[in-house]
Formats: sequence, structure tokens, C-alpha cells
Amino acid sequence: MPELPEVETIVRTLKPQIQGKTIRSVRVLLSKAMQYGAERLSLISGARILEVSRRAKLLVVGLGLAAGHKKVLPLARGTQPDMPGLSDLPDCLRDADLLLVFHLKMTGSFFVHPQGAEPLPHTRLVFDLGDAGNLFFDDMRTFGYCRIMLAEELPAWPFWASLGPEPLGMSSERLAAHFAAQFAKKRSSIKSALLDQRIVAGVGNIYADESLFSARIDPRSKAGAVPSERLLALAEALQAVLRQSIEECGSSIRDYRDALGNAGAFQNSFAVYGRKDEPCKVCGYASLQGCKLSGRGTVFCPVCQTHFE
DNA sequence: TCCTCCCTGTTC
DNA sequence: GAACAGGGAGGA
Repeated sequence: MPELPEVETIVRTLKPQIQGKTIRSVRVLLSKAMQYGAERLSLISGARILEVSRRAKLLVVGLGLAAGHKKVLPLARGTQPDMPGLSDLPDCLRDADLLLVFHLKMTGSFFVHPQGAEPLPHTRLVFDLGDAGNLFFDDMRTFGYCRIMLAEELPAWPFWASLGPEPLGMSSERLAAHFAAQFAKKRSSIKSALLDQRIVAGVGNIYADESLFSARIDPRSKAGAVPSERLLALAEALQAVLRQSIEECGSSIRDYRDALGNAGAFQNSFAVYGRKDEPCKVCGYASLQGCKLSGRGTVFCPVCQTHFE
């Protein structure tokens, strides 16, 4: 389940394989995998891949269209730098003619296969890169998607427009202050708040549980009840966990692989995620407790983690 | 603010 | 053969 560190790892491993390459054509093997902009597929033929980047859990590919295709675009080029909703988009992507925006959801993955390779059972999209091979978008559970978008359309996409800040894009003190301001209005649990992409972008089930354990906060605590010094601990813990996971190329549980087919290593550092009924690595308490929050499996140590009500 | 649904492969 | 994995949309 690619969260921020896994998507970041995929960007880093995919980029050197496809940047600068030209897309000859695209095959759509599952129509719902092309969620938006499918009528623009023909424009992509001959497009050059300018950039591969990330925002939240989304992987964004910037394209420069072939000369004959540019004039077909419905909107005039050139974005205002202060356009709301675009402030988190790297400059190199604002300048692209067209964007491919991917959400990998639980099982989306990329792999560059040799030219002419046959699709696999879960291959949903194939980008023919000519001599550079075929880029496969595989997705067993078919929750993932690709959107073909103009940068100008991003602010009108509700999901994009609602995304909160990048947790690694600011100091831990500022992140803590942001948490304090956002959590104060919430009646839900602090874990639900961490998973809320409108509050902070890119955190999923793994890093929510791990950061709350590291900050010694019970995930069932009411978000607004956690004292500010604990929110600083949480901000520091979240950033540390995300940075360490990126360093270790993400967490490989079940099927996650980067764009070179390699597994990450951060799963070996899990303190609580997936360790229900196992002993706490810090206090030795015999069996970590499990519960459901926001419909997500949650694991925590009832001894180490303080409950705030 | 919470629940159900989407989807398929793995585990019990 | 049921339970489980879970991000986000949509509905209660």
C-alpha cells in the first residue's frame, strides 16, 4: 500500500528509467484505470516525459507534447504562479503541457519491461516507450487510476484541492502548530485526523500507527485533547518515521515493490504495525493491542501510549 | 463523523 | 469459505 515514502521511492526509481523518453502510444487494458481525460490519449503519442514527481500519495508525470498536438489543447498555456491549488506543484510540472496523475491506492505498481513484452494478468496500462521499453502500470485490486490533466485543471479537482501540506515540507515546530490548529476543531480520534489527507498529505495506516507509537500517544485519543507538547513529539516522530522509511526505500508488506522491482526494508523497523498480539519492543508488554479506527486496523501498546480524552 | 463499498489475493 | 487487507468516494 504505497504511502508517502513508497511513492517517493517509486518516483526516485522510475525517473531515471523514463525521463527524457518519448511515449509512442498507450494501451488501456482496463478502462476504469484511465479515470479522467481518456479522450486525450491520442495527444500523448509522441509526447516527451519531462519530469516525474510526487504530491501526497500521487505520482505526477509531466509531458511535453509533440508540436502538432499542442494546439489541440483547450486552454491557453501559462499558469499564474499564485494559482490556488498549484503551490505544491513543482515548477517543472507547471510548465508541462499535460500531466499524467497516478494514484496507486493499495496495489498499484510500475515496471519497465523490454520492448514488446506481453501484459501480465494485472497489467492495466502500457506506455510504449519505443527502444526504452514498455512502462506497465499494474494494479491487482484495480483501485488505482491515471488521470490525464492540464495543470490548470488541478485546482478544480476536489481531491487535489483539498490536500493538506506535505509533512516533510516544513519544520517540526510548524507541523506541530499546524496539528494544534487543525486538531482543535476535530472530535474524531487522533489517528483518524492523521489519516485525513486534508490535514496532512501522504500519511496512511502504517505511518499513522508508527508515528503515534513513537510519540507515545494512544491512537484512540481525541485529536483535540492531545496537549501541544505531545503534538510536537508527534510532528517530530512522523517526520522521523517518514524520513527513515524513505531512506530504507519504503515498507514492503505483501506486494509493494519499487519501479526496479526491489523491496523496501522499513517493514523490519515496524514497532506496532502488523504486530498485533506480539510483545512491545520498548516496554516488553506481552501483547500489543488491536482495534479498528476509521475502519482501519490499528495496533498500539496500551502501556507505552498515553490515552488523552 | 462514521459506515459501506469498491476489488482480489492471501490467510485462517 | 469467511475474514482481512485499506484510500477515498459517497451516503446515512
